[in-house]
Amino acid sequence: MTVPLPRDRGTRREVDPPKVDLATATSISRRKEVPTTGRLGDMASGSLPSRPDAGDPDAGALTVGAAARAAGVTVRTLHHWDSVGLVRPSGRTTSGYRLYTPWDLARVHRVVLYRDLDVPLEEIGALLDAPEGADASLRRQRDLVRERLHRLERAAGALDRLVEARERGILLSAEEQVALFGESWQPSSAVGARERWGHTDQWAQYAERAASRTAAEWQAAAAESDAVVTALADAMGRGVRPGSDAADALAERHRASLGAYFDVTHAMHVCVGRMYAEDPGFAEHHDARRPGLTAWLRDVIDANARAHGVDPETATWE
Amino acid sequence: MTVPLPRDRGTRREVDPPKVDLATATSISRRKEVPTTGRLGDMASGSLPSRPDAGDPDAGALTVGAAARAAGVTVRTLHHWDSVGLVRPSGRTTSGYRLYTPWDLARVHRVVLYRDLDVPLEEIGALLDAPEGADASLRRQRDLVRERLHRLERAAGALDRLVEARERGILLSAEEQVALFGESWQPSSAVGARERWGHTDQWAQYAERAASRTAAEWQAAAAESDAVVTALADAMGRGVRPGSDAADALAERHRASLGAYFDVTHAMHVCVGRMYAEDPGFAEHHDARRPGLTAWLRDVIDANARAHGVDPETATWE
DNA sequence: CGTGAGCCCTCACGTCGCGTCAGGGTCAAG
DNA sequence: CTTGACCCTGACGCGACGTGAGGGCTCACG
Repeated sequence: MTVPLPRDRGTRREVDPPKVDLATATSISRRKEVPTTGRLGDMASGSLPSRPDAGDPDAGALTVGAAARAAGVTVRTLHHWDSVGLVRPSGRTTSGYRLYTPWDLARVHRVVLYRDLDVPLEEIGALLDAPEGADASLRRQRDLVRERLHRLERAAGALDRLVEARERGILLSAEEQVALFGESWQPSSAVGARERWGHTDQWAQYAERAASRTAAEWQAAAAESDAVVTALADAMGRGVRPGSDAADALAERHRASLGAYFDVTHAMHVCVGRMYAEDPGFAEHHDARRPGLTAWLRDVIDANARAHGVDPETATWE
Repeated sequence: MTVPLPRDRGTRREVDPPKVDLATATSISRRKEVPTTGRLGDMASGSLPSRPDAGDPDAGALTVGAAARAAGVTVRTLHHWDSVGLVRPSGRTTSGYRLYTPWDLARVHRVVLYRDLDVPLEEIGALLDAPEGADASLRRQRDLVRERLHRLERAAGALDRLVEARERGILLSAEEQVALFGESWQPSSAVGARERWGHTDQWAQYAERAASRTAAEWQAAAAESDAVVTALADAMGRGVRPGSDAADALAERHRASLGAYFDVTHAMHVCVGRMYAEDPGFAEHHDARRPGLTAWLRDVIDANARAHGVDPETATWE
């Protein structure tokens, strides 16, 4: 016989409600789909031992299956929540069946609510059992969800554009792009930029553009990048001064060439200039064309930014 | 020495890209927070064996740590993705260090995108590698994203409301409510309703209201529910006919009392009436007050709905 | 009254996407 | 030549269940 004692199921099989604190994160998890289709006699009233309905506290209680369907979760989930002490049905039949009262079910629903917001079970327990102090946790969760929402919105936008790009039929695989393209080129700057400032938006743009450009377009963009550097080196050699019209024009051309990878504001341009100047790798790349080019370029960019109303001293990426 | 062969690391340690299809779900998962703070010499150019920069195909490649920071994931994650074949760095140093090229990194970014949308890794692989049919899967993914966005939005809304409710400070735990309140009451109707029609929105409303009502309010609501049934039984006893003004008034009062748990339209009200009539549990509950009350109430509700322009024969929950 | 369908129970092991050591190599700087 | 910040490969752990296996309870039907 397997009938567990109706009293004293207190022998814990798994964890107790311990303390928790912080965490951070993202995402939307996949759970088993719960069929919502009705079942037969759910004992919603009168089938198990007790009288059909009355002052009996267990009247109207549901078995796991019924409760699970009612709450849109699986039976296994309720078992799990019972075993970890998150939602313990307040009754059992003589034969050991779990009985969920409306109150239990209300709790189940609250748990589902928070679980869908991806609060860890442990924290949900704390949340439901300790009315005070829950606010902070809730607010944290809300902020998390908000941030998450924004990221998703951008992702959705990116996807839309990707789909569109595909629908227009222009697309080569990354491999094809690579093949046509060699690899000592721009993305490493982008990588450096990301490393230093971590700009998700720009990276998303970059990834999109990388995915939706044809090889020819890539080559054109790369050629332009190269041409710009050549032109810059030339200008520097001709003694063009930062702040002059010629220099500003070149700065704008440089900015536009970066625009092939992501949209670059003047402030961002300034940051890029600084990064070039500070990173030995980039510096070497430019200075190979003409010693001192890196520093000169930085000054050209700064002056151009100023001409566009951006103070290079206070410029930030965002 | 641990140097793995640069060629033929093809000996799979884990899964291959198999076929997959659909799924459903919810939620927002928590992942380890990835510190975004800069590190020292990231070999963004020139540090490992190779020349600083040149026609070398591995120039500008990143080590795991650098790539991880660039993509906002952990090193372990990249290891994992490598081991399951999702993102394999296209190079290794002679000492076995993984080298991520910009192209690898672009792939990592795309993977992150999908992972954030909670696509299982397996599916992501299929998605990114699919030579054709990619359009279809892309579109599917986009739809998926849209759906999840909506869920998230609703989740965020629910959270806002919960936070607000808690901030207003009126709150008792479910247990306190039970203590003040007994358990043979309304939620079981709500349970029945959910069982039969599965109305998530209404349940969310119910959960929220349950979470944001004080004990006094609960008692008032319950008392009103009870009073309504009494009044109904009375009216039936006095021979009030469905469709009469008195009956309609009572129907509206009944509808309003349900409104304490969630908003009930006339169409929904009709459905509730039918459910009462069809479910032995509910029927018994009402008929205990006065035999035949259930059927009479159903008729009263139907008539009232008709009076409000809703055809009870075609009424559906939504 | 037996039988079978459809519930329910408790182990107990499997899965996914990593986190977290442990034990050991590598590399540039001091 | 050490130090410290990296890197490597196992290998085990975890959360939140999924998925049986092996068996008990109840009801409806024959």
